[in-house]
Amino acid sequence: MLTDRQLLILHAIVDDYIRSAEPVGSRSISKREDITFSPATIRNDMADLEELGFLEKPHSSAGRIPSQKGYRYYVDHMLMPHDLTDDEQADMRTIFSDRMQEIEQVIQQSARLLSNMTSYISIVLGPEMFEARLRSIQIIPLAKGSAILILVTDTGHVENQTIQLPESIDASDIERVVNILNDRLMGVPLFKLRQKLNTEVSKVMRAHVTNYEQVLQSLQTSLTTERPEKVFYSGKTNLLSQPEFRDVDKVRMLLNMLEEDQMMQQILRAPHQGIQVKIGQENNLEAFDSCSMITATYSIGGKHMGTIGILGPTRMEYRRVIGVVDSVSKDLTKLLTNLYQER
Amino acid sequence: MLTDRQLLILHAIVDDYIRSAEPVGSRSISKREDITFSPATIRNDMADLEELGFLEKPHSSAGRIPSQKGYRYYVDHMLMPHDLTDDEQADMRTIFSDRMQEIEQVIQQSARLLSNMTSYISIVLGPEMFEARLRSIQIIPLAKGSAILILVTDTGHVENQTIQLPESIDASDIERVVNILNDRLMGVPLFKLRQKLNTEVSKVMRAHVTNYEQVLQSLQTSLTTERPEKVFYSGKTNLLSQPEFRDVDKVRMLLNMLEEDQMMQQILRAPHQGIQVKIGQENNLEAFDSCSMITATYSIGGKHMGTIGILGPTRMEYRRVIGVVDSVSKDLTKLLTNLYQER
DNA sequence: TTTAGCACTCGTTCATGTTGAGTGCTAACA
DNA sequence: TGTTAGCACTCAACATGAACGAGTGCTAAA
Repeated sequence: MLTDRQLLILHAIVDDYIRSAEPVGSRSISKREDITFSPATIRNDMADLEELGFLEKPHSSAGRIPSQKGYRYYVDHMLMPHDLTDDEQADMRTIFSDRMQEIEQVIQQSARLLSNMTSYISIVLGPEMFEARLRSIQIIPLAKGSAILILVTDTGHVENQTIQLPESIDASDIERVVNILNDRLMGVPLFKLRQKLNTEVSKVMRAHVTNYEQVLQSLQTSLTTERPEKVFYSGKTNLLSQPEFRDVDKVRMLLNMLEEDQMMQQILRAPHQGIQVKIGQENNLEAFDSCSMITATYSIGGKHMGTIGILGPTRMEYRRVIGVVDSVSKDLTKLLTNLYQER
Repeated sequence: MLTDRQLLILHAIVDDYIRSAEPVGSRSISKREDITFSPATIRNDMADLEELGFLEKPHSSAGRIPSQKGYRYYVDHMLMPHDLTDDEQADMRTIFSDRMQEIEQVIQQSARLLSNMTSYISIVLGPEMFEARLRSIQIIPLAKGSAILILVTDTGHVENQTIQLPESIDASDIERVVNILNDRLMGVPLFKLRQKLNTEVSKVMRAHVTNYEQVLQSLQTSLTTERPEKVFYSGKTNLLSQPEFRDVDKVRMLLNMLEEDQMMQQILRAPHQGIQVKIGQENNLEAFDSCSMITATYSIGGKHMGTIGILGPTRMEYRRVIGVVDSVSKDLTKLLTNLYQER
């Protein structure tokens, strides 16, 4: 196992490197207030730490930098996540107290808050729609032959799309359709909509609505189109301020990866309790090799909704970021639960 | 005025520079098939063109590059915008034929299409809500004390936000409120909603709804919150492939500017007919000094809706881009008119 | 009016030398 | 036996300067 001195040195190196982004030498460590050993002693321990895989050398005459394993150890065993400052808490309250918002806005605001507080990229995976239940369905005629279909879920999510209707249909027909749909589909999980439509609704419609086939057809296409969850980002430009991303090609690779919505969803979807920290290659994505991701989940009344987090360089201020992600996810959960949970 | 030969040379230089991003020398010009003069002759004309302000030299022993005035002349007098290839037209039809979409999706798709076709950044200013008229208003109760307010405009735009309601209110009250609102506010331009609410609606509500003050209050805050138009971008990462943006700081400055929504709206709002080309400093924005912007407007049934365009380096393929922006804006107008105009 | 010739300019590239931060090893010390 | 001082060695970063070559402007000839 590591000696106390080795721990102290490892801690110091990670801290210093996170601050400066420069390889850390034995001399500069020895000058720290909390270190009382000579550079030579430190060098010996550094050599040991390197052998154990906690440190690496960019080249033979440079200082050391933490390896992935080093960061991991730092995060798992040395980290005292630190609370938000008063200013930060005030910021957060301001944003979360402005209540009149679309749910998507709330989520985007949270993302913006995260990126502002951390100066890294924030990532938010939108609420999972899969299990959400239908709360209300509306059809608003627009032009002849077209209308807007609006779905509202019990989680407060509103979705709309234009649909085609037979030109012959009239207002009272539409009203009847809407009534039938609300009557039969209220409370049905979105993923079961299609099935219910075919079984229950279809029969009733035949009895009450002229031209019901075309309407049904339209509804079917609309209701079964995939509702991909969205991934929101904020602060992408923050990346450009990080010294490890002076290289335009690296930036491009990373930003391109972020635009692969499917890939990102897959990575983010994995639900987990509390704070998850993925360092470097733990993400299993070449483009993220020199990045870490810190995520938490948010929920409504205990029901898992989505993921919120930070993407930054592996050389990240874990201490602060973990605190921030934790607070924001908890506050977001509280806010959403307040707004949308049935009591 | 410019001689024919000078025109030819200017044209050749701009073309070459747009292709290569390298200063163009007299020798390489003389090798072109359409040029029959010797390098020396060309040098003389280049010197003249420089004196007249159409060209500039990065330094004394480099070739020439077009100045802003040079690009302007090129765009105004030498450009034959060119039609889309069959492939491009096919792409466009595919995207625009998929009809079941939210209006915002249509617009975002258009943006994506533009950036894909041009490899520059596309910019779309969302539909102007100011004059849109209310088509329908719905209130969907969610939890005790909160509900979702949904507005639909005649342009097919759907907006939703959560509102607070007095806990005592019941379903039939809400139904009455919704009926009153639809009855009195249908067809009212959004910017007049507040006023109408105070005059007409308030009286009627008093007569029919218990607790109407609180409801009215909630509606007022909701209906009068500003509805800022959104600016959509697509292809921001394309920027990073352009040689003039190898410099991370330049990229950062530009991307930061794009996030200034207000500023961008102001720039984009200015309505205009046909295609507008703004070159370099004509944008009056330092961050855009080395960029050009090509914009067109889109409309629904002749009613101005928003702006769509491309942002790229001044060294831009004007010929192609102008054609693309023109086609996309026209097709978008056609599609939206089809979907949303009352006939 | 056009072009060939030539001296000149200036950024780019490459080889070379210098500097200094940092290491590893050895030997002395507590 | 653990700690430290001393010293030779390594290597990226930086500076210097020579060679190169793309391109120019000017002059004089065609």
